[in-house]
Amino acid sequence: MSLRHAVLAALSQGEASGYELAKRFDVAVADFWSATPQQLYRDLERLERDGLVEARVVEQERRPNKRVFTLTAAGRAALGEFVAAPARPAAIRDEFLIKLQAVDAGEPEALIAAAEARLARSREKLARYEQLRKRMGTEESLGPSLTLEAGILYEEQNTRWTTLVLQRLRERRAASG
Amino acid sequence: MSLRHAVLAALSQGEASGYELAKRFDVAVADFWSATPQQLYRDLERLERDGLVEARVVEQERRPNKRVFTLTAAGRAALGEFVAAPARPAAIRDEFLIKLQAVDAGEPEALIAAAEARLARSREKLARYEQLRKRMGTEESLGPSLTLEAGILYEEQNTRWTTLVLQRLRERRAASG
DNA sequence: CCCCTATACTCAACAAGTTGAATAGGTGCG
DNA sequence: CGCACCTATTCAACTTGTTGAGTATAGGGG
Repeated sequence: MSLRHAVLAALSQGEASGYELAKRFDVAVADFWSATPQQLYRDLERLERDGLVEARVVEQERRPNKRVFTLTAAGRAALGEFVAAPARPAAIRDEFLIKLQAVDAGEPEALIAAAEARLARSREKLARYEQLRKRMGTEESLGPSLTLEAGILYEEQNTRWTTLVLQRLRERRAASG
Repeated sequence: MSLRHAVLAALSQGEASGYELAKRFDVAVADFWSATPQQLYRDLERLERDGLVEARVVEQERRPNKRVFTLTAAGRAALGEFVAAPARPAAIRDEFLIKLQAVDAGEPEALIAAAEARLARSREKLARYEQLRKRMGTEESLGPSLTLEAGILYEEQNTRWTTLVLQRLRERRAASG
């Protein structure tokens, strides 16, 4: 929907190449907006065409050259407009919840495994986030520290909930097995 | 991505027409999967074509007739397969977080309003969820009660976080105003 | 009586997101 | 010395999701 704006916001934190953005969107930002590299490259092209970002080729010695993108004045203005406009409500797409909704129609075995995987993933994410928080320090910019906090709180809540789910699923298995 | 499966899961809780599903997807399920009516009608057609759901026309007296959909045996089987397959990680699309990420590039005024709106919306959702929980009773099926719980915990965490954000934004405004 | 809202759906066009493959040099490991 | 993985990007085809309009009947309010 507005990956374009997510890209602008990311670039407002400093210049980056498509590849670097792809990694950021895979790790730090992944929690509130996700994107594949292809999508990023495509949108960067469009943003460049529309004059919202500028590219500059950086020659590198031991690896392929890269194109580093920066916000233009127009880009900064567009970002400002976007920030001022009303936000559309958050959308969550969580397959696990669909599976869980249908648990009565099947056996809980597979879901127990899925819940365990989810728990493990949440904990990994939390660990990464905590490291990021340490690296950021206390004097960091407001936006990134608050969005990071959102990620941390979300995953903490998620681990608690998933633990509850596991418990219920195991009870169910014990009762019906 | 797999709205089809979300529809199958919804129908596993009982038959429904496209219109009824559209309302469910707007309210109860909205928290972990969203869909517009158009998408539902389109996917229901596809599911019917593939033999996973069956339609039956219900004649109504004081309103248009409706087509009520039920899972077929094949549909139940497909749902079972889906539940057993590994779930892809949850994806969140939250515009507010993008805006917040870019707060340093603009003035916090608009974001304060957005945060207040978000808080209000969260509280409305919570109120609706709590009512749903009461209506469900304790003997309800496992899946729906756990997904509802997920929605409640998510919104509770969200209100706490948004309150923190508001506080920080107001400090920022006071400092720079 | 007209307008608004609700039920119940359909059609068409478009925007956004996903998947898979291809290219091409460099680094590290055994 | 070959194989796998990392950087860095592009192309093409596809599936999903969004937006807006249009159809038809019924009930309620001023």
